[in-house]
Amino acid sequence: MKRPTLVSLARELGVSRQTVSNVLNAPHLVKPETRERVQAAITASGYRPNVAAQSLRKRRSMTLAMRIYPTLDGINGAVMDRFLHHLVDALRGRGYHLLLVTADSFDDEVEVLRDMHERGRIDGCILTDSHVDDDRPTRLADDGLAVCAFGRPWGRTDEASHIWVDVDGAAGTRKATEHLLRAGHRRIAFLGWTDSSDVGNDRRRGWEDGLRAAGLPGEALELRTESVDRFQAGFEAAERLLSRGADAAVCASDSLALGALEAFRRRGITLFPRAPIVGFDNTPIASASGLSSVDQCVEDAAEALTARFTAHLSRQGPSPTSEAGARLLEPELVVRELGSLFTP
Amino acid sequence: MKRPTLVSLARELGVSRQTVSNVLNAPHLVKPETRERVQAAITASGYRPNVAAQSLRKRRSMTLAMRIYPTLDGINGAVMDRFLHHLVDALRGRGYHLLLVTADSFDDEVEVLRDMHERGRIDGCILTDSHVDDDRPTRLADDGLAVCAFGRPWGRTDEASHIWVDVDGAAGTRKATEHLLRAGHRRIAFLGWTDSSDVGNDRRRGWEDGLRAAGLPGEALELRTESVDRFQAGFEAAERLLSRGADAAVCASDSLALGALEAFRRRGITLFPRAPIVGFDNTPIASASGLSSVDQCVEDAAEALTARFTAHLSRQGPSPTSEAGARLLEPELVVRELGSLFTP
DNA sequence: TTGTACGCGTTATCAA
DNA sequence: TTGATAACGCGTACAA
Repeated sequence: MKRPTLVSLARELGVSRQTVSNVLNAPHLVKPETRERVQAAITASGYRPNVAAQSLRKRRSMTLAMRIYPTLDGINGAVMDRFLHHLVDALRGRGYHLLLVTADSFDDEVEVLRDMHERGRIDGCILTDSHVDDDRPTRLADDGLAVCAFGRPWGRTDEASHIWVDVDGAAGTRKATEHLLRAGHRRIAFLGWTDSSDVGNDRRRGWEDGLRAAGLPGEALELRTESVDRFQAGFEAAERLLSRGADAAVCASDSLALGALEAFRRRGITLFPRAPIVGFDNTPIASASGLSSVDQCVEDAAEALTARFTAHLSRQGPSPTSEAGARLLEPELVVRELGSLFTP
Repeated sequence: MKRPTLVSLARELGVSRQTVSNVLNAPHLVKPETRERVQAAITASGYRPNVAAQSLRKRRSMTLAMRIYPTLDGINGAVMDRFLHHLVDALRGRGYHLLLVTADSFDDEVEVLRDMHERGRIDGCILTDSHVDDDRPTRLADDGLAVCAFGRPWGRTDEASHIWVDVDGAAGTRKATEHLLRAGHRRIAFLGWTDSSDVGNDRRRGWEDGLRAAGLPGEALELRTESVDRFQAGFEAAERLLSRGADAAVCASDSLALGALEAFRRRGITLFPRAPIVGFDNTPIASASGLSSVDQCVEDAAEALTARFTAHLSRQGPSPTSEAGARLLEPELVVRELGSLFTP
């Protein structure tokens, strides 16, 4: 019992292979009678079309590639993990598969993707880690590779040339700020990153907007720090802010937030039932600690990106960038109560 | 300037396409003179063989698949992240590619992998999360799919039918135990998991062996707890153990270890410069906190598994399981000093 | 509605 | 050493 092919099946059934092919790809062309007979034989034999042959003929591999980065801090890793999982899920539902790629620079990434594309192994790619003057999309598009990105094209005022989906970080920190304002806080600090990254600036802006909208004086915007993205740094930053009168904190990450939590606790500030601190990314560590955090809803992002990209891929030829429309997803604030470790 | 193919190149050069093919796949068959001429044209034109055509003809896709699990705790995720990255790296060096797959059960996983194999999309797969009575390897092998696993075949006394690589958890906890013994501790507790998993038992065994080898009385083996794998649980478990006289702890995970750290600190135990606590997996959180931990060396595991598996794949037909030999890698103990947060 | 014929790009087998 | 010929499995215009 070898695996059947289109021809072997057709032979056994006494029909042409074209008929079998039609039953699969254009059932309406086949007489119901023969169609059912062929269909039965197909399912009974467990026949599956060979993808290499399909790919060779249709000139598409139904495969996309995405680069994974070495886990630096374990935080970003957790978010990417979730994104990856749901991305693969969403793609599978539409007949696409995801190939993993590693690279040690953006140039290398372009090179690897281009190579795979020119060999016909992939139809498109998903970029992450968008940055100012990111030339990957144009370079790859020049090669004819379909491109999409998880992350907006920073620093571009014109409409982007590729499909992208991103999470509105500013909206997230603004929600966090408003949450703390509602809880009665007025001295809400912001713990940000040293490197003035676009993502970092975006998150800070949401905090600023929230304070301004609440009619707080301009000096409230001074209550902020910049540091590296580490627990220890968050602790130290929070100590400084506390001595400057802060009574709550919005943070650019969960690492910083956990450090701040420790500083608040040592200061003897009431943390029960809810700490006046909000993190970002809703890491497993946050949920384990009972820390409130902004959730990026990467599931929705993966789904949205997949929907747009596969739609674009299927109507291959014409209107390549017609619906290169963007989409900014609103993150959610997850409010938690601290575990018994922090009860007074 | 369209992308060249084997025929178009051959036409331009005035040779047969077979000659061009030979230059790439069997250079020794071609006269040096023509070989160089063809080679030059190949590189100049940027020609790349089409993988669909290659796959169709050679009946191999040079692609492997691996399932990713939804990140439950963020801990396991961090380890898998590292493994995945190095796996892709190692595979690429040998001409293989990795396809990602999701599934919601082991049966589903088998089904998905089988389907991709019968369509000719993959040549093999990498399994993780091995468990007792794991029938995935045999079921997949029955289908003709090449199988390897990161994780030993638990509960099988006979030689496994597939290639695998694993990390010797017991050796890791034993190293941790010996480290604490050298530091002068004699009441070394073990914080384990409730579910009597093979991995968990393995790690506990290393601690037991360490204590026995040190000649400690049998009652020393009583100083252990079982709980769920969470910070809070580790804290509570450690509190109980402390009241039973423990002065150090080996833990089955970093989550538990961090909880234990907090309990030790509240008890006023000296944690400077090094806490008498060792975690497992060497998570980013551990390195951020200055917690000593057992590192699984997943880089080595990925490399070793890839080496064995690709070797097996390349000599396809004969001796399918001839070198299904196993390999148990020894983890390393990473000793750290706590950050200034814990200085007295 | 069904069958015939060709092409997709490559590798393998021979014969020259 | 080289080149013609035949697969590999499938999709699709075209003819019947």
